[in-house]
Amino acid sequence: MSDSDKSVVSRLRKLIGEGFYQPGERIGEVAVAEQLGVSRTPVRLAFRTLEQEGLLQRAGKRGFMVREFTEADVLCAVEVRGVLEGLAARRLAEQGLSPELAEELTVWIQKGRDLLAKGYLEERDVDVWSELNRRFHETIVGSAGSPVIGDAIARNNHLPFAAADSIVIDSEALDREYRKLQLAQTQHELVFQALRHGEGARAEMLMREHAFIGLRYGELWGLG
Amino acid sequence: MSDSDKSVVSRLRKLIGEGFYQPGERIGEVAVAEQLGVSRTPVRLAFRTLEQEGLLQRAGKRGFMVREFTEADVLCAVEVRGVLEGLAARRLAEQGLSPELAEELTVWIQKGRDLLAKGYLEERDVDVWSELNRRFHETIVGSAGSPVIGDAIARNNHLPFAAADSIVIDSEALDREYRKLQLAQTQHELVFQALRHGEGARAEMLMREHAFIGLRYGELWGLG
DNA sequence: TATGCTTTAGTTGGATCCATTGTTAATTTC
DNA sequence: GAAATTAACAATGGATCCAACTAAAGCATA
Repeated sequence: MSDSDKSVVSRLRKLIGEGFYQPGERIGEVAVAEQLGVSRTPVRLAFRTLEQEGLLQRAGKRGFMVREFTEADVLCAVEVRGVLEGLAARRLAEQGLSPELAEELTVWIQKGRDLLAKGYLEERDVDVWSELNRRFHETIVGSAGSPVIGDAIARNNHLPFAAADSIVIDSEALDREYRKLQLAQTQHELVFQALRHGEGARAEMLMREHAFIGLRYGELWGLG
Repeated sequence: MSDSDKSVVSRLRKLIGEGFYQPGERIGEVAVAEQLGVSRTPVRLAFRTLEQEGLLQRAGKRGFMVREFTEADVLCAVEVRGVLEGLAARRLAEQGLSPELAEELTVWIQKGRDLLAKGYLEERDVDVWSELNRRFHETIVGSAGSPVIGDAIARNNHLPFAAADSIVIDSEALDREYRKLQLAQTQHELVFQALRHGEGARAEMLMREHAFIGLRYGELWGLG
């Protein structure tokens, strides 16, 4: 994929995510091409990619429309990520954790501890958490014995709000977000514990529950 | 998607599935275009679709290669389908079966009973089973409250041997396949039972186990 | 003889052109 | 006045052209 090609896909993804093209709205090749300052060809290619990702939908016989997502869709996407990451965790527990992998996971666990040790959250901590969280999940999924699970998760993550690192949003209520991250950190540690002891079923269930953290946990502290 | 466009994607899918293009082999746009008798444009579009489906893979900086699947990949894809269909079944059990849906599922259950009632399997029965099996699974997945799960399954099914209806292959050992289908039918009935009684966890586990039927069950009767 | 540089050929990406199709609007007829 | 048919326009799909880049092959030099 050329830079430009990738750029068209990601720029279009961004525009759709930001609501520049309204859900349900018909999206034309020429309009997008002019908007992005390229010819129709890379846009046509990008449409096929975005269709497979689920962001675009065929509009009748001709052309595409922006797919609209209901609240149920978002919930479902989170659950899908949960069962898939749960599957990865169970497989990893069953096949046994190698010393190298345990070491790798320990790094991200420790980074989480360090981040939360000072007892509160700063603005710039958000990116640090996002990074270590992503690496923790990637490490587990990437070690499940086959790229198939990771691929399925990656495709699912293209749906808005489904990705694992879309946890922290409200940077104006950092004290509340701190409690959320504290819980996430605890869940990470519990998952790691289960993995080390080969407890497949427990690792799976913990991971599934962990997926919900960006969704309903706010209600616990009156954020919902 | 125009007829021709769809045709290029599916014809290419077929050629790859049949091994016309070897796994790991570099696949060129011009070669495919000449092979299929079209210009490069629809081929380029099809490559993007097939990349997202997981059948093609970027080959370094330039072009695509046919993705190769290990035995572990196939096993993993089956497990992925299992957890996703399990998720759909659990959600369906939790939200409760509507009378219409129960009626619909009963139809496919009954067709399965009828098919197996005579005690043996004929060549033409294979298609009948394939159809009713597909409809049974589609009905459950399609009623899970959001198309997201179905989409994830559909994408996963593009991987060879991962689809639910790739059960019956050996049409020369119909007596052995009969026992397999008998078990599949029993599993369908148990899933239906769990769904009717709102037993979410049971429905999920049964569905997950059911996914393995095309994979390891042959070993039970010395087919492995 | 091996390594590095240069040149050339082949392949991919982007833009444009043409044909086909779907949609919309206008005109005609009932 | 409304509905249907036709014509015109807009948008998509396919093909081709051109440019850029990668990779491979050949040649020269150390």
